[in-house]
Amino acid sequence: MTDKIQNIPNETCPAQALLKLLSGKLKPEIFKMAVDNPIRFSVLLKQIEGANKQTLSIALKEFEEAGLLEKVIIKEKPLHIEYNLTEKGKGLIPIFKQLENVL
Amino acid sequence: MTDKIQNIPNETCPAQALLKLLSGKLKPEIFKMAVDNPIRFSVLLKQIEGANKQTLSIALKEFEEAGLLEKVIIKEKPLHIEYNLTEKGKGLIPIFKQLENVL
DNA sequence: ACAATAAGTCAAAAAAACATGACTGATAAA
DNA sequence: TTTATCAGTCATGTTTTTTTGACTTATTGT
Repeated sequence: MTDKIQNIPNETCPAQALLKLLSGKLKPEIFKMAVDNPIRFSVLLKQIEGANKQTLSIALKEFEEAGLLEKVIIKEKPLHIEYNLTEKGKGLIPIFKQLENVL
Repeated sequence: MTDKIQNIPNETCPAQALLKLLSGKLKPEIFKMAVDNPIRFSVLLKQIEGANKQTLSIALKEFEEAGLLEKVIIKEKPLHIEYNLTEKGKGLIPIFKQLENVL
């Protein structure tokens, strides 16, 4: 089964689905940070100016549902949760890279 | 927990600027239609489901300000206004094309 | 034991985005 | 002349998103 980002009936094209997914106050910044490192809730909350836990929580959940991030429970010493880019998420990196050149 | 705390240069990177520009209820659809043909206010209003003149008007203005669309007054026969993709706007097409493959 | 941190949830309030309907001014058609 | 279309603006509502702050459960640090 080809995994699509979302199956919204009226949503014809994938580009639109992606735009919708990445629109929201914190979403682009979250994605950008996830490209560099695995991210953590508390770190995002501190580092992204204007972030608040509710919005953050929803954004992470939506990225997870879309299959761009995966939640990982790290069971070692300081037991915590990380969100990592999935392969699908990584697939978007070259597109954003290319975008920098065009604009 | 050795968290690399990097400074967030919360100046918008171009990708973020584009995402912001294209987020809004009608924007992706408007852009998509503009890729195919010059677009007109009244046509968009009829063709895009859920469009209303206020939102449409603001969207077109923002695209214009961003340099993706240009407003052209057609002085011939049935005197009207068109919005055309600029060169900058056209530069985005291959990126969206590429996106369809990745998702 | 006590306080602090992590990763949240929930309800309510505030802010931002969007929709509605009345109106404008210019052109064109009946 | 009256009517209609085009491309909007404006003031006002409604809806959606975002923010706030109190609360939770589990783990860690002192």
